Amino acid sequence: MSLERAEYGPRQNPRTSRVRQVILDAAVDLLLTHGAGAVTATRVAEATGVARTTIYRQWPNRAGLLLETIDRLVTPHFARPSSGDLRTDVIAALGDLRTRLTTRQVRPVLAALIDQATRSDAFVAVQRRFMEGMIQPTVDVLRSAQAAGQLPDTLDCSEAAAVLTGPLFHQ
Amino acid sequence: MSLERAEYGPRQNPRTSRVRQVILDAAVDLLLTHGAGAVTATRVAEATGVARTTIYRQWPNRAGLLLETIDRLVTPHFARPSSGDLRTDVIAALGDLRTRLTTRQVRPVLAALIDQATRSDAFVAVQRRFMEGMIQPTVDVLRSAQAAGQLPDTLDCSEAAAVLTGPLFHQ
DNA sequence: CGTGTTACGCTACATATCGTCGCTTAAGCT
DNA sequence: AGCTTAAGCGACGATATGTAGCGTAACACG
Repeated sequence: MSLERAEYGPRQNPRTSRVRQVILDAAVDLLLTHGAGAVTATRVAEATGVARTTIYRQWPNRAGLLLETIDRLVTPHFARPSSGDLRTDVIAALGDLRTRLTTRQVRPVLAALIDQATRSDAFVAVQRRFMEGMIQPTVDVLRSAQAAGQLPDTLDCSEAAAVLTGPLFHQ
Repeated sequence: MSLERAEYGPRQNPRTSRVRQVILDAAVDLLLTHGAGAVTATRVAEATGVARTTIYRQWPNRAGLLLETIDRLVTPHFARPSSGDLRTDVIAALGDLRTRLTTRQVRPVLAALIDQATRSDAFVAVQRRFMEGMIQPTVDVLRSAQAAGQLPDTLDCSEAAAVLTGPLFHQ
């Protein structure tokens, strides 16, 4: 079953965009404060004043809304300017990751992704993007060091980044 | 709110023990095959033939049942016999962990723990035991190597084990 | 600016789950 | 054999899901 109903054509009623925005904002809030189980049409409707049927008009079901809600939270990362020193950059990248992980924001998202991705391909894709967003800065640091000849060309930067970031996921 | 109602006194109606066992077996099955969301009084009752009210008589709510269900899955680990060689033992321990992570269907358990532990201390405790059970074999290997003088006494074995096992959790 | 379309709000409905209550009956203790 | 305890059963109120139809206001377009 497809979880998205929205056509991403350029044309969309401005009122619809507004309402969608309001709904997703509230859904994000509910997800972060009360977990994925709280992202429900009824609760979002209560929180926003939007009619419940409007939510079902935009998303086919609860999972669809949750998917797009999480999708909103998977933001592209912003790379730090490189200091030129490999060690410094790696430490900075891992520090950033630690900050992101310890921010309360990640837990509910991670829980929902691990749970849903077992049964929905759409969530698998989002989960992959989420994970990549987490370790990408570290990968980038390694890649540029590799390009500068500071690391052997044989090194698999993704693998290495996984080794470096892995321990942080223990919390 | 307490999630456990059972008194662990030695005395318990044998019928009650039987019924509890049947319920928990079905709950484990539902958790592993359909995720934490499927561990519900209604579904367990359907699967077992036990009356729904009986489940609520034994556990105060859905979360209580889920807690004990997961608790059952957090089994103590069995240490391998040491080969004497540090490198061999570490590789063996990590191999065991990899096997557990890929075969024991830890995904639903992990998802449920991450989700519930945000709001319930009881789940926090189970989560800690779960994680410890995962990395304990590796810690043990390092400890015994430390005792044998193969590793410096200054090494924090827990930290080191986290570093070693961390990457495996990326799947 | 006026007119036609679209999408929202509202009400209602059928279904499902949760958690609780009270009653009846059968298992198990002594 | 009698007494206690716990399971089975049916019902209830509250809440969530997903669907349908209708009136009306926002919007698009000539």
